[in-house]
Amino acid sequence: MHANVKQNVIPLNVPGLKVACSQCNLRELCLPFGLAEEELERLDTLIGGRRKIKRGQHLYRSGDPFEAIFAIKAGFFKTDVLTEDGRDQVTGFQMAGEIIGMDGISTEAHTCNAVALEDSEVCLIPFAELESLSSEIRALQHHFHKVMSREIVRDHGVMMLLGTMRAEERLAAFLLNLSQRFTARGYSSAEFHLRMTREEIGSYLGLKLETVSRAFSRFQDEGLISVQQKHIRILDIPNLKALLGPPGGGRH
Amino acid sequence: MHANVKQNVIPLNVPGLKVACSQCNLRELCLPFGLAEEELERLDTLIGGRRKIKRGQHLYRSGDPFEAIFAIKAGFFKTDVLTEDGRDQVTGFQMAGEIIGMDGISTEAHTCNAVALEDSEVCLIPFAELESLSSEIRALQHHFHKVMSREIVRDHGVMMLLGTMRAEERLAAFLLNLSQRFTARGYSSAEFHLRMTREEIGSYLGLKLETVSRAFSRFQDEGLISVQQKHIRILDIPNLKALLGPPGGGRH
DNA sequence: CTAGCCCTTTGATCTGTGTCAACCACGTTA
DNA sequence: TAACGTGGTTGACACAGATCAAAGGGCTAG
Repeated sequence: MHANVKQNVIPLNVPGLKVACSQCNLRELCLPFGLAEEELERLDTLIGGRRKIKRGQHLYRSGDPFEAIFAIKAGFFKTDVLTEDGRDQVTGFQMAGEIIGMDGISTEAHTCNAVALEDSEVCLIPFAELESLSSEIRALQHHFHKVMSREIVRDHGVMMLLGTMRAEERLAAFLLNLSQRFTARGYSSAEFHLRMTREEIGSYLGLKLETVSRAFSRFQDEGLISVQQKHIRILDIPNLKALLGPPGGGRH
Repeated sequence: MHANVKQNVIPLNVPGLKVACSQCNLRELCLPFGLAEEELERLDTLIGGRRKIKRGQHLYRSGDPFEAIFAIKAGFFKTDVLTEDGRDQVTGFQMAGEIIGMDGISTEAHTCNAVALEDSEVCLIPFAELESLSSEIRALQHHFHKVMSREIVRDHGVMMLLGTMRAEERLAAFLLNLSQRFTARGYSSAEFHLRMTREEIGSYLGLKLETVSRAFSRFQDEGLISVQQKHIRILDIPNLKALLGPPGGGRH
C-alpha cells in the first residue's frame, strides 16, 4: 500500500488520509447534519474508513454480524429481504448521503441484503463507537435518532403505497420520490438514469415487471414522461402528481 | 417521595405514587429490558406518569407535537396513516409491553394516529429526558436503539407481506404473529379475542374487509381455525404455517 | 327490553394485474 | 462483425381480489 503520488489530482483514499465528515459535501444530508465545528471534528475520528463496492457486490448480507452502519458517499444501493421459500422483496433504494444498515441493530446481525446497483463508496461507522460518541455529543445522539425515525416514517409510506395504491399510482409515487431525492442532491429533478431493473422496481412496488413496463409505456403515451430504457425524463410533474389522488378523485 | 400507607391493597395510580418500571411485570418485554437494578431505579424517575385511554380515543394524532414516546402498560392500539385524498393505511397493532410513538422523532411531530382499540393505559416517556438518561446509561441507550431497529425490521416484514403474499397467506401470517405475541405475554397462543374490525385487519393487510371475512371462513371450513365474531381459536398451527410457503410450494 | 347501528357474512359480477409467450434492443464477448 | 445473453416491451388470456348488493347478528344506548 504505497502512497499515490499523482499530482494535480485531489487524492482520495490515500492510505493514511483520514476521511473527513467535516469536509464532505454531503454533510448537510448525512449524519453530520446540524453539528458544530468542534463536534464535526470529533465525528471525523469516528469514521472507520471508506469502502468501495463494485456494481453487483454486496455491502452486507442477511445474517452477517452487525458491526457498523454505513453512510453512502457515492453510488446507489438496493436492500432486499428474502424468505426461505424464495420470496424476494426490495425494501428500499438508497443513494448518496443516506444511512444504511440500521436493520442490524436489533439482533446484532443484518436482516436484509444490501447490493450496489452501481460502483459505489460508503463510509464505515462502527456502531459501538457511534453510541459512545452519541452519549457525549447530544446533538449527534438526537440526530441519529431522527435518522432512524425517518426510516420508520419512510417505511410507513411504503406500506401506504403497497396497501392502498394501484399500479400507476405506485409508479408515479416512485418516480416523484426519486425526482425529489435527486433534486435534494443537486441533480436534475426532471431527467435521470434508473439504476435498477424493471424487476427490482416491481419488487419494491409489489408489482410484476411486465406491469411496471406497461405503466411506463402508458405514462409515455400520455406525455407524462419519456422513457428510453433506463433513461427517464419527467415531462409533466403536475399531472404525475395528480395521479396520486386516486381514481374517482378523492371520494371513498 | 412520600410513602403510600394504604394496607392490604396494592395501590395503582394514587396521586403522588411514582410509577415504577422496576416493579412492572412487563419489564422483560419493554424498555427496561436488560438494565441493572441501580439503572432500573434511575429509569423509574424518567417515566412521566401514566395515562388512561378509553376505547376509541386517540393517544396522539398525526400533526401533534412530539414530546414523548409511550410504553403500553395495558390494552391494545392501532396506528394508521391517512393522506389528504382520504386513503387510510393501518401501519400496525400494538399491545402491552410495546413502545409506540417513535414516528414522531424525525419531524418533532407525530406522523400517524394512534387509537386505543380497548380501554388502555400507557406510561409516558418524555423523549428529551430519555435522551438525557440514555447518554448516562449506555445499556439504556443501546436497548432503545434496538427497539427502534426492531420497528424497522418489523416494517420490512410488513412490506414483504404486502408486496409478495396472497390474501390467505397474509391472514395466516397475521394470525400467527398475533398468536406468538400473545404467547410471549403469557396468554394462550391458540385462543384470543381480536380487538380490531375486519376492515382494520384488511387495511393492515392491504385487503378489503370482504376478502378478510372470506379468508376467515375458508380457514374455518378447512379446520385451521374456529371463528366466532372476534373470538378466534387456532386449531392447526402447522397447517397454518404451511400456508406461508407459497402456492406451488416453493418454486419460482 | 327494544331499537338502531355497526359489523360481519355471503353471493354475483367485474376488473386490474398476473401469467405465459413471443419478440426486440442493447451491450458484451469472441 | 456476429452471436449471445440480459433486460425490456407487448399481446392474449386467466384469475384473485375488488366491487356491488343484500341480509343477518350482536352490541350499545336508551
